[in-house]
This record gives sequence, structure tokens and C-alpha cells, in this order.
Amino acid sequence: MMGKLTREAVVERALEIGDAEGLQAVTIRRLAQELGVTPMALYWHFKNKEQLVVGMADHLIEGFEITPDGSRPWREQLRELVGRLVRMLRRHPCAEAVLEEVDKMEVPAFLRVWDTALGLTLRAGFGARESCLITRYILQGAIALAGGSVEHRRCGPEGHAEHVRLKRVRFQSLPPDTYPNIVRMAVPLTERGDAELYDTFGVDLLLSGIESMAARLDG
Amino acid sequence: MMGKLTREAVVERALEIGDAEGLQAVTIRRLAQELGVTPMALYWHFKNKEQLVVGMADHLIEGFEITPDGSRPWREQLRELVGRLVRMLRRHPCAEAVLEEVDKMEVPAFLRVWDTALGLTLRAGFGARESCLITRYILQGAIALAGGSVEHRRCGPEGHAEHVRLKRVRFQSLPPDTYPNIVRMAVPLTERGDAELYDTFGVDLLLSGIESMAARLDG
DNA sequence: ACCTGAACACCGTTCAAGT
DNA sequence: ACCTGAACACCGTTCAAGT
Repeated sequence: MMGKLTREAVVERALEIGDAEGLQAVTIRRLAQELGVTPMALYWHFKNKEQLVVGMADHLIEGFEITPDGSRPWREQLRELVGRLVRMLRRHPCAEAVLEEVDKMEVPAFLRVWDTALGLTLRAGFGARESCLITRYILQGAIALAGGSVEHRRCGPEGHAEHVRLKRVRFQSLPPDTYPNIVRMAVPLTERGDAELYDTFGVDLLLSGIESMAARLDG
Repeated sequence: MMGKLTREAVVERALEIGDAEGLQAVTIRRLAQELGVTPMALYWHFKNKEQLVVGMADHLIEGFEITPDGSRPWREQLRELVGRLVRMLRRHPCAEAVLEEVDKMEVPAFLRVWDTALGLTLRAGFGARESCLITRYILQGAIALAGGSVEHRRCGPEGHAEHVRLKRVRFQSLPPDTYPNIVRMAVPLTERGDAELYDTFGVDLLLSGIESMAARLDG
């Protein structure tokens, strides 16, 4: 057809489908059909479906351009790293699912982020085992937190609004004596467009845990 | 066969398979076969596979027995809640996958936990929107953190040890100039048996973030 | 109420073959 | 090197039918 079937083109198409309809809609056969090609053609470029998802993850994280800088404070750099992760996760509705499904050890770009985060926490004065736990905490935490702020854009913005309304109604019609807070807070629970809160309060929340643990080290 | 095919029996068998071989091994057909029954028999007890996974999630969280107690400090109660979540997640290797796949709104036991957490953060003085974000952060964070401390027990403890060794070798054989910290920390990165660190330092990490944000409210 | 049998529409993947 | 065709073993699910 038009142009060549390249690895990158496949991955980008997969991300489009995933962002629009959820990762479960990304299927070898569906992907092949949309690319005007036979399903088996994809097996030339990817060993199997798992490697395709690895490719998607790598494409999402690639280009974060983290430059470890010994002169800047570690908090600042860690915050920047987390901020980029969070923003990417909100741009791509399927990113959370991709990063959960994938074996992160197979994703070069993720390993780079991880390595940078490790370097920063070690510099903060944490021990080896604590640093491992902290980096896992912060990366997974960022994914979980930012992922929660995203609804799959199944059918454009109007479908999204409808989806929110439906969810709210379901919360409100729960038995109020067993779920008093959820029923009462149905509105704020379903408000998600609120990107600002995630970028400030959310990232603060993630990092302040680490910072207060670091303060205990110094004290 | 022996005994009746009950909803609970199906869910428990599904959890056994999931813990032993991973959630992707939990299949309607496989489950039916192990229960000595036709695949379609399961559709009498569950509307579809999604509802089966909901049942698994509910069974995992059920019986947490969270009793909101106005006289105890919120930090303490929140810590207890998170501790129970973390311990359950380590007992059940497939719990993380189950809780990620499922729509948590459909899981009554999870809604109870969520409601309790909401009540506690509201009592701590956070606003409605902040409380929603914090409870999402702490529940998702606990899942992510504890889930990371678990390897699927594919083939007993000896297979597990072999799996860890293999992972370590893969870390060590990465290019050291692009992943210096990961290569250097290959050993602590792959040590996971270390339950104690997760139960103490890990939970501290999660909660100290919230506590320091709460301190800013008072200050 | 509880379960079976046969069928449908979908998967991922292999393997030999084409150009 | 890059793609196709046919086939295999597996899914979840429906629907009519049995007891």
C-alpha cells in the first residue's frame, strides 16, 4: 500500500488503537487489517505480541531526555522525571495498561528512567535496598496515580461526559449506609478533567514521602 | 462429582490457578475442566468472565474487617488498612493482576475499603478533591508496591530461585555505560524475599507522604 | 434450578511457500 | 528481506435443549 510497513508505523498504529479503544482492542489481526496487510506480516517485525507491546512501551517512554546532572539537587531532578511520566500518562490513555502488562526489564527506555531514578535516590543518601524499593515505589506510584486520572476515549468527548455521568449515578445509587462517604463524594470522585491537581498535589504527594524519609536519614 | 458447583468453589479454584500460574492461566475452559464440568456450567454462576474476576477480587479483599473507630487516630487506622492490603497482596501472587484488571467499582469489598479510607482522610482535614486523590494514591500505591515484591510461583520454590538468578544475570549483562546503576545494583534489585522491608519501610513511605501533606494543612 | 452439546466468531502462532 | 495462505490450538459466548 502507501509506504512501507515499518516497526515504528506498526507501533504508532497500535498506540492509536489503544488510546482510542483500550489496549484489549489492540490485536494482531485487527492491527494487520488496519495496516492493509496480512496478520503474519507483523511476525516479521515482531517475534510475538508480547514484543509488540514492549515496542509500544518503549515508544511511549522514549525521548524523555533525562540528563543526570550532578550539580542540581536530586529532589528537583526526581520531580522533573516524575512530572514527565505523569504528563505522558495523561496524554496516552492506554499507557497505564501498556506499562502494567509489559515486562519492564524488556523496555530499554524504561530501564533508562529506572537507572536515572536509582542514581538520584542513591545520591540522596538511601541504602541500596531502600533505593530499590523507593524507585519501584515512585515509578509504579506515578503510573498508578496518573493512570487513575484518565478515562478511555471510547467515543470522543461527548461519550466521555456521558460515561462520567453514568459512573456518578452508579456511585450515588449505592446503599448509603454501607458506603456513606462514596455516596456523599460521588461528584468529586468522578471529576477527572482536573489535570492541575494531579500535576501539583499528586506529584507533591509522591515526592514528599521520599523527602520525609530522606530527612530522617539526615536527622 | 464430589460436592456441588458453587460460586465460592469456582472463585477459590480460580485463585489457586492464578496464584500458581498467573492470571492469564485462569480461563473459563481450563477452570471448567479442573472442576470436572462443562465450560457453559460456569455461565450459570457468573454472567461472564469479567464477573468471575470481580468475584476473585471480592474474595481477596473480603473479611478485612475494617472498623472505623472515631477514637483512634486516623494515621494509625490508615496504616492498619494499608498493612492488611499489603500482606494480602503478598500472600496471593495473582492479587495485583486481579485488582488491576477488574473494574473496582464492581467489587463491594473494595468499595468498603475505599469508603473507609475516604472517611479517614476527610477526618485528617483534607478537602474533598484532595481526599479523592489521596485515597486513590494510597490504595493504588499499596497494590503497586506490594505487587512488586511478588514473583509468580510457577514451579515451586526451586523454580523461583532459578528465576531470580536468571533475572539477575540479565541485569548484570546489560551494557554498563548506559545502565550503570542497574548493573551495579543487580543483586539488591532482584532480592525480593525481603518481606520485612516492605511491611515497615514500604508502608512508612506510602504514609509519610500523606502525613507530611497533612502537616502542611495544620501549619 | 442447574447443567450439557453444538456452534460461532474471535484469538495468537507455526510452517511452508511465494517474490 | 519481506510478505502470503492455509492450518492449528486455543479463547469467550450464545442458544436451544436436556434433567
